[in-house]
Amino acid sequence: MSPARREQIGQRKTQQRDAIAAVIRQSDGPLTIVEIHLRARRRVAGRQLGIATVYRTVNLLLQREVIHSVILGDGQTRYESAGLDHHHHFRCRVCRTVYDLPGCMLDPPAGARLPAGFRVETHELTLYGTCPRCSRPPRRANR
Amino acid sequence: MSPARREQIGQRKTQQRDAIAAVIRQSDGPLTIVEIHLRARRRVAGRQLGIATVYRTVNLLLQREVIHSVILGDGQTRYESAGLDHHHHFRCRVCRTVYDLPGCMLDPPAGARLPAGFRVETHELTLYGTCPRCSRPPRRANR
DNA sequence: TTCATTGCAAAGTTTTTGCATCTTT
DNA sequence: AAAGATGCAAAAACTTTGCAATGAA
Repeated sequence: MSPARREQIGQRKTQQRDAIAAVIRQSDGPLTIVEIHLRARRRVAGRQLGIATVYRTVNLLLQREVIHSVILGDGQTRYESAGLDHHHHFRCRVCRTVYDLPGCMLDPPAGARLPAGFRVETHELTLYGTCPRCSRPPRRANR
Repeated sequence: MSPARREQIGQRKTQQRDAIAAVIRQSDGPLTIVEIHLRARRRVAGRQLGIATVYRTVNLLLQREVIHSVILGDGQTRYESAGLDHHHHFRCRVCRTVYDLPGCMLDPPAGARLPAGFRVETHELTLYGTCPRCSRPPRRANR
């Protein structure tokens, strides 16, 4: 009888995992899988980094709540450190840049004014519009 | 010379399209493609409804802004009528059901308390937690 | 009768998984 | 040496697209 497969994941420290975790930790905005892959790839010396490992590691970090996923409604899941202060995001409709917005703008602190029985654990708020750079119409043609 | 393919979509009224549009219009929460397919299927009499038609029709309705997509990051895009009053969503962590939450809980009515220069046009808020049904622990084993 | 619409199947994407190999411990 | 981790390729899940057949107008 073959012993059941009882792999314990997340037990070992590897270059790939370190690179992926560091990339997310050091980013100044949430990153997509592809972005994480591209950046982490440059950090592993003398070996490769497959996209499958990125997916596996990101899912591991999610489970451990080292990172959170960020949904911006464009169909691309992004990931950011879980250790950041509570904040929300702003995505510019024009240049697509995502900005972190410090603080929380939820009035009833995520719970009140809800139909009875709903227990809120987390929330995600994203604002969409035009960022300072894209709002300001150029006054002159060349400048 | 063969004439260019110049198909004009959305020109004809069919049972399939009517069924799909009605299902979304009458729902009390955003629906996934599969949910739309299941429900619309029951409404077409004497013919079939392929999943491809659901995708095509949903994309047509999206283009015309008859419906909007709702992305909650669980890998399932959902769709809802564009005509609804402003509202937000709650997704139950346990049963995955998505509920509509009427009204808005944003304190600074979506604009104030932002760094200067950011012009907010829309926003999206999603609450995650446990719904009434899943919060209430069963008092007895059989009931 | 014309040509948009449909279903099916094939092709594209994105994410997950099986497995042999490699590497950490 | 043992068992977790990786890369690759295959599989799974989700969408889109080509095409012949169907059906709305």
